[in-house]
Amino acid sequence: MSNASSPARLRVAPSPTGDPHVGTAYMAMFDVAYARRTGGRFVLRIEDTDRARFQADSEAQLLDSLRWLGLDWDEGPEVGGPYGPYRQSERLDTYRPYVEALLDSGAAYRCWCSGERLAQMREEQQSSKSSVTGYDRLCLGMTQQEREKLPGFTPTPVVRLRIPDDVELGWDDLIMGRTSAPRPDDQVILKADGFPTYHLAVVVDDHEMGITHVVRGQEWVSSTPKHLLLYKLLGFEAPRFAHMPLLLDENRKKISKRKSPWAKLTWFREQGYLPEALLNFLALQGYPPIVEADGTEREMFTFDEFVDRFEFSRVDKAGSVFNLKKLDWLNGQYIRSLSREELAARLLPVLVDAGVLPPRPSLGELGRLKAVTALIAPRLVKLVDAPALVRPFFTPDEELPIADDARAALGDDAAAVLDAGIEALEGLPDVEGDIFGDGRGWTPENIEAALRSALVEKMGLKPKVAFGPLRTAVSGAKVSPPLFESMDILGRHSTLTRLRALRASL
RNA sequence: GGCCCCGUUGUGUAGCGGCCUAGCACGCCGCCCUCUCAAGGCGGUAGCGCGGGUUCGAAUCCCGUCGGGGCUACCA
Repeated sequence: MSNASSPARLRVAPSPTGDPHVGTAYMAMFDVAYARRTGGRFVLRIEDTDRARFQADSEAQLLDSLRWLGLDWDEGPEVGGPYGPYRQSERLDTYRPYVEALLDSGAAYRCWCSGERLAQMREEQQSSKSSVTGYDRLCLGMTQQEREKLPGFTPTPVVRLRIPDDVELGWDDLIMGRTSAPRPDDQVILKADGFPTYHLAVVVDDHEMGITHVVRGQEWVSSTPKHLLLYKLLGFEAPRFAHMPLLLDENRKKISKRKSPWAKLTWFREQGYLPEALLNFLALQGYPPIVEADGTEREMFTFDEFVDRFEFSRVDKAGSVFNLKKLDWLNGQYIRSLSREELAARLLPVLVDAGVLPPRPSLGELGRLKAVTALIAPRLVKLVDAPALVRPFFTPDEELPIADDARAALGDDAAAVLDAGIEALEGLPDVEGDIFGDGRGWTPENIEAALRSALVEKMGLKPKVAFGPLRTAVSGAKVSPPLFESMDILGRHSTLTRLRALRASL
């Protein structure tokens, strides 16, 4: 049991530069899993050192999304903790002494090269197919007076880390095993605006916050030697690293918010995916399903079950493509596993949003919603599928629109069918639930029996032909929840009114 | 270009030298059920990138090759 170690501290450290990324939730899941397995803590830290791309509402969206998923943090914004503040912009003073120390020891140096000069240098290195890339150390060992005589000078310097010749390039990764990365160039650690770069801030903060395990995407593999070097130079103990496989789009490229809508965490909620379905789906990316005692595999499981058997060593090193069809399937499974009441409760905000129900529905409306929910549950893939199916049940009879395609599909015998249907249903008393026990009340069974007798048996129609016009009259559409149950929910009066209305319009 | 990582059906995965005539799930196709659409049930389709080794025996180990990806910022 490699997991029976001391309490671990893990963090997820997103930057608030737009819509929260689904990868953040993916990382957070594994953070939480390991933290729980070891009885440790999960920390959320906001890495807002990039003031150029900073977006004010981004952080709120992120916090909201993580909470929606149930990935609550033990320490971080809004909840606090002993190592705060948890936003890097509020920790600027923390980094300065370390930069000074690095400068004093000669491990770092000031660089006055302008952005133009660096861009030009990069371009030349690239076009010449040179094997050497990165900063050319022009400023190394120079004073400002010496440097300003040379071209490409800017008066506001950055601080660069001097990479020693014997820099360590390898480490033992919890997921990738023994791994090595390219030799870094002299990385900027303090920007001209006084903000630290990610590389410096992440190392200082992870150390100060006591982070023991760093879980991040594989795109960070090549940066790891820089971080390892900083840990060494600063005299910190380095954490363990776990580089997660990348989430890929259909072209096998790292997903980007620009190209794939599902790269945005908020998209899933908007689309009507259940948080438990998303979590389950994400847990299947790069990670095997649960194996039962009898050896069969199970792909549906709770987050707790995921946590219970979690091990870094089982994470796949290869990136995985998003299979949205599978997410749809999972979502449907979760929707159907909910009780009628629970599903109705989840549907409510979506229906209010769509204008199907008022913000404060009456008891009667809620009762009807529960009844309708039972009918539509097997027909939902996502919560947003509900409004179209539910709307006819909350539309006044006289306002029910008949869809063009539904009207067009009515056959020549529609009038006769409707007449016979109306007559048959008029014979059923409006007795809820057959309370007199005479078997003739307004129940789905009795409605079906009456209709079948009149239309299928007496008129000799095929069921599909017989019930089509009635379905259109009642729902306004070609496709609807089961007809007899729908009529039952609508009630005798409403049903007959709708039947007569369509008949009259023919 | 350089460095690093990866490679089992369309997708997600199981498999750690014989139990593999490669399993499971989604998808897709067909059938059943059926008042429409779903849901559900049953069945089918499709894969170890390639080439060399090692071994009695390789999807599993080694080498090469090809293919894919990541990084190569005063972004994270």
